[in-house]
Amino acid sequence: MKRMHECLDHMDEGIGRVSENFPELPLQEVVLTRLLLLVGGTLLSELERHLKPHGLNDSDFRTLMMIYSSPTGSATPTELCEYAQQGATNMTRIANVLVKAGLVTRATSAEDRRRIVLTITTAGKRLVRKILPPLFPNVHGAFASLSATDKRTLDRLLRQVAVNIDSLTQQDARP
Amino acid sequence: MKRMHECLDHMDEGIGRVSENFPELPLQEVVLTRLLLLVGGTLLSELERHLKPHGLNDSDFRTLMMIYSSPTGSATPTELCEYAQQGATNMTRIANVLVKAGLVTRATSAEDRRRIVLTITTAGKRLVRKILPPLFPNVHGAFASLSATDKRTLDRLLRQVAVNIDSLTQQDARP
DNA sequence: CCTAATTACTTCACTGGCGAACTATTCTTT
DNA sequence: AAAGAATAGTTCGCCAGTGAAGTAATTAGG
Repeated sequence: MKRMHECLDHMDEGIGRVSENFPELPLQEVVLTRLLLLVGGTLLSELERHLKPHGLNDSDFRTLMMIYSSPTGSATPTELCEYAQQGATNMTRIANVLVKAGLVTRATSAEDRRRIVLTITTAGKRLVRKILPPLFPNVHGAFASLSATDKRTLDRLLRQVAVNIDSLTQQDARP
Repeated sequence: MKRMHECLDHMDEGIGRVSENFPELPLQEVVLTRLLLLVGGTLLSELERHLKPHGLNDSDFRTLMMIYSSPTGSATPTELCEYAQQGATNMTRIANVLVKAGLVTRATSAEDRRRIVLTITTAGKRLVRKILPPLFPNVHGAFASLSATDKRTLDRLLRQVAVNIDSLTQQDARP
C-alpha cells in the first residue's frame, strides 16, 4: 500500500475532479466522510493486527471487554448486541468463540429461561490483563501529534457526528 | 439498536471502569479510538444502505468512483489497490462485479500484456450521475451541527491521526 | 386460562474480504 | 539469449458478518 499522505492527496484530487461535474457536491463534507471511513478502517485493521495472535478479532475483543467491564462481570447476548452494533446472529458466533476459548461461560438464566448469561472466567480476566497493556503505546501513538486541546476538540466533534448520523438513520427508520 | 447517546454513555462508563484496573490506560486516547471506530462503522453501514439498491457496496462504489474520477476514465487493478486499501484478490472480485454490471470494461493492456485496464462505460457514468446526488443531503446532514471552523478543524485532526497511524504501522513493518 | 404476540437465541444460506498458492508476462543479470 | 527475479492478475479455501426462518420461553388480551 502507498504511504498515507499519497492516499490523502489522491483522494483530494479525485474528489476535486468529481466536484467539477457536480457543482452541488458538498466538497468539505464528502472529504470528511472519506477521511472518517479511511481512519476508521485503518484503525480497525491495526487493532486486529495486534489481536490476531490471541485468536480474537475486534468484535470478539470488544465483547469480551464489555463483559469484563460490566459491574457484575456478566451480560446477556441481547444486552451486548444493543451497545455493540452487532446482530444477534453474530453475537451467537462470538459467544461460541469466547466459550470455546474458555474466556466466558454460557449459562441459561434462572428467572427467564430464554436468556443466556455470559460470565467472564478467570482465564478471560487474565487474557484481558495480558492483551490490554501492550496496546497502550499504539493507542497513544495514534494521537501523539495532537495537543490536549486538539484531543478534546476531536472528542467533541466525533460525538456530534455520531449523533448526527444517528438522527439521520432514526428518521429514515420511521414508517 | 439503542440510540446513539446511550451507546456513547455506555462506552464511557465501560472504559471508565476498565481504567480503574489499569491506571496507566490512556483514557482519552482509548475513548477517541472507540469513537473513531464507532463513527467509521456507522458511516459505512449508512452509506451501504443507500448503495445496496443499486447492487453495489462501498468497495465497489469507491472503485467505480476512482475510475470515474481518473483523468482518462480508466485504471489498472494494481493502481486501484494502492489507493483504495484493498487487496488484489478483492479487486478481482470488484472488477468482476463492475464488468458484469456493464459499468466498466476489462481489456488487456497493449504495452504490458500482464496488465488489465478497466475503463468506465457510458452506463457506468450514468449510474454515477444517478447515485451521487441523492447522497448529498445525507453527507451534508452528518456534519450539519458543525460550524465551518469545526469542519476545517476535524479535517485537520483526522489527517493528523491518519498519518500517525500510518507511521506506526510503517515502523512495525520494517524488518 | 388459553391463545396470540413478543422476546431470546440459534441455524442456515449467502455476501464480503483476506492470505497463500498459481499462471503468465516482463525485467534483470550474466 | 537463457535463467532467475519481479510483477500482474486469478483461483482457492477460509473467517466474519447478515437476513430470513426456526425453536423455545414468556407476556398480553380476550
